[in-house]
Amino acid sequence: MELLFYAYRDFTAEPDAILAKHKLGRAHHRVIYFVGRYPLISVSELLAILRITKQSLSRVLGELVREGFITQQPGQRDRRQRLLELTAKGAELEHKLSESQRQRVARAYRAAGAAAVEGYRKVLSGMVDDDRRAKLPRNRGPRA
Amino acid sequence: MELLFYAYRDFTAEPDAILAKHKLGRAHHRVIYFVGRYPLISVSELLAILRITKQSLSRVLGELVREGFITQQPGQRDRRQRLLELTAKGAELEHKLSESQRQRVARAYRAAGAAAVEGYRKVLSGMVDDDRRAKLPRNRGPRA
DNA sequence: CCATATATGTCAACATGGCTGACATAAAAT
DNA sequence: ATTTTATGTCAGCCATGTTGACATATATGG
Repeated sequence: MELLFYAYRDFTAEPDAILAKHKLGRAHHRVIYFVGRYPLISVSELLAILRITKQSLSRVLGELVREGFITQQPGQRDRRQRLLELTAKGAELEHKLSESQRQRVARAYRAAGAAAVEGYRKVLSGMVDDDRRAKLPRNRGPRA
Repeated sequence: MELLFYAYRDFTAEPDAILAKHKLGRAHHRVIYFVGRYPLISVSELLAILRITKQSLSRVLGELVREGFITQQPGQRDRRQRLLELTAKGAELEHKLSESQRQRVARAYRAAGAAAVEGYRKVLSGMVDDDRRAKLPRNRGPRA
């Protein structure tokens, strides 16, 4: 439990510093991250992932759209949807933000070894609620 | 990264619900947790762990002291210090809060196996900043 | 002993990012 | 044609972070 707190705390610290330069917060990071991870994601799916209210999301998402980090487009099958995608500018920021985290993860992975990483993933998955765990993308192998 | 977000999100969800009944928030939980973990911890050490300002801590800590969850006592060697300890009431709340988390961790541990847990700890430790990692307590073995 | 540094507390103002509740619109589904 | 769904928006509230300034008691070093 303690470990998880420290890891999360330190994991978010560097991106927070970068975000501050753009006058953005951690909430923006989460949106940028998941839109980058799941291009053309719908607003409701994003809400389900973040587990916040649409009013909370709206503020943050609105800013990102206005500042040109994210674009919205109507869904093809369902035109009520406003599917979200990163712009080039958004992708660039996403990359910068992820960079420090990737390095941190990579360092931890190298120090711990492949077997440890396997276990790490297993345990973390086990802590996620069942409904979300079912939707987890399969491990795509070492990315560091 | 995604996994870590979900795990942390779901890890904090249940305690949050319990805390709400006591009109407390996640910030209170963190204080209660670390005071329980390190009895007679000093305010400055707690600040170093949480990485928040003393003004932020003061509000939360003050409430916990006023509500009788935590007591303060002057340090013996250094009487400027106000060493923190859980009261019986505080310990009881701490236990309740940790209960759901312990179960979640235990479930994940069982599902993943001992070897996976070992790896999990290794990787998480590797993500923690060096200065704090040096102070991590040694793994005390299965507690679930 | 005195000067300075440290541990802690406190007041005030402000920002971020959650929340609830109410209401609106367009498109899909029945 | 009606109802449901996906989304947006306004308004106000709360929790928890921030900075800056200042106060007090005790420890520490010349």
